[in-house]
Amino acid sequence: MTDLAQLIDEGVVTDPESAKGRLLREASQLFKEKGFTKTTVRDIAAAVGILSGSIFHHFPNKEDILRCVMEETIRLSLARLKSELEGVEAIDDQIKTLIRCELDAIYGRGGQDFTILVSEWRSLNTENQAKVLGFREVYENLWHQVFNDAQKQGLSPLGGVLLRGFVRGALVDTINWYQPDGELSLEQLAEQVYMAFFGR
Amino acid sequence: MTDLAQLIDEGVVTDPESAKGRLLREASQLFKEKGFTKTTVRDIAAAVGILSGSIFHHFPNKEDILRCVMEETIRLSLARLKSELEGVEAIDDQIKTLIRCELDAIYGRGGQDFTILVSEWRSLNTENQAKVLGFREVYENLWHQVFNDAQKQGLSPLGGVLLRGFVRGALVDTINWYQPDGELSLEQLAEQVYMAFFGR
DNA sequence: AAGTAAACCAAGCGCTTGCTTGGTTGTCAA
DNA sequence: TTGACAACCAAGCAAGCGCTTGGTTTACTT
Repeated sequence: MTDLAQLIDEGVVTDPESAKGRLLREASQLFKEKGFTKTTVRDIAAAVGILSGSIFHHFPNKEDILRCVMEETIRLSLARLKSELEGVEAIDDQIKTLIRCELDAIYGRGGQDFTILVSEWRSLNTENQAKVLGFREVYENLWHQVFNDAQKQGLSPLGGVLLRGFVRGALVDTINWYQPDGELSLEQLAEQVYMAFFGR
Repeated sequence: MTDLAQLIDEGVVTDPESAKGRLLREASQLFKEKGFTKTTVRDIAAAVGILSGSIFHHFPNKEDILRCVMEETIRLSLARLKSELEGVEAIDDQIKTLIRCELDAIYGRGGQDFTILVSEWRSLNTENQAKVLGFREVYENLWHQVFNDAQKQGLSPLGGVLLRGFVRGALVDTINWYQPDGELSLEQLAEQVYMAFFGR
């Protein structure tokens, strides 16, 4: 397991006890619940316990909060994924790890909110999209490599990029119908996703 | 093929040449491009060529426009799907038809905009969500039936509901990365989706 | 005790938003 | 010709938005 304190020291994530860190955490939560445009700076400020104007002491504008949330999500997800993937040799185990980690990220098990990356992508202007995309590509390339290996070993007829596209969609969209407190646990959901794409 | 004029007569869709129909078409387009909250009533009015206030002669409020767009999308998609499915007996052909039709709906080949149903779902209040959900369930049940058959015939280890959830996600999310004008045609994309879930 | 800088408040500006209101135009039936 | 009705305009209101400004509090250093 990766230590949170270590990640803070490495600059991967902002200290959640600092003012900026608290703002990012609450903003992330609100963006997930209500969406970016429907979340006001007054909402975010109220969640932290300050007045709306005080936000702009920490961020130049509202959109930059979203950009930071996204970048931290990617950095954290990537760090978690790498550490979980360490020592895993078998291709099917690698795939299952990828799926499990992303579901964890989607359902906020480690302070991330992967969903926002997809659902609020268009809320960023092109400049900020380019910035975030830089971080994201590293994360996506990890998937592509594993899935390309999977194809070579006959686990799937599809290439890595295309297969990753379908799996990402399947995973991200679960927030629109999957009930985390229902009969099916997250671990079982992960297993079913694996079965859907690689099962037989 | 289903005739558009016939669908209008049956009340499936609003006449696109009527004032209300034009409004729905333009609104749908804008919702897809910019999202519901970022689209203003002034945007919609300008696209049709009237003033913003005049919209409220046709609709009680902005949200009701979205509700109508969604309901028409479902009714039209369902009508198209049923007619395309007619006479198709083999289970794999049925699946391929489902996938192809939904991709057509997503990429607006028949005046639909299936994406909006998912991406703007939270823009509706609970009352309107319930209204739309009634229409949607008929459409979804069609998928569930076919996929349950697929499971029985050993085409997939998953049940209909779960499998439909993953396929819907994979299809809908393609708008975030697939380029309709690129190397891969829509038909080829449909084929790849089938291969990803049922291939071997 | 004095100084410094970060964190925050109090107030509000300028703008956009969805929507309202009262009146005008075009169309068509009687 | 008249009446009726749908479709639209012209103008603007009330509320909410992101963000700015100038001043105050708090924590910490020297």
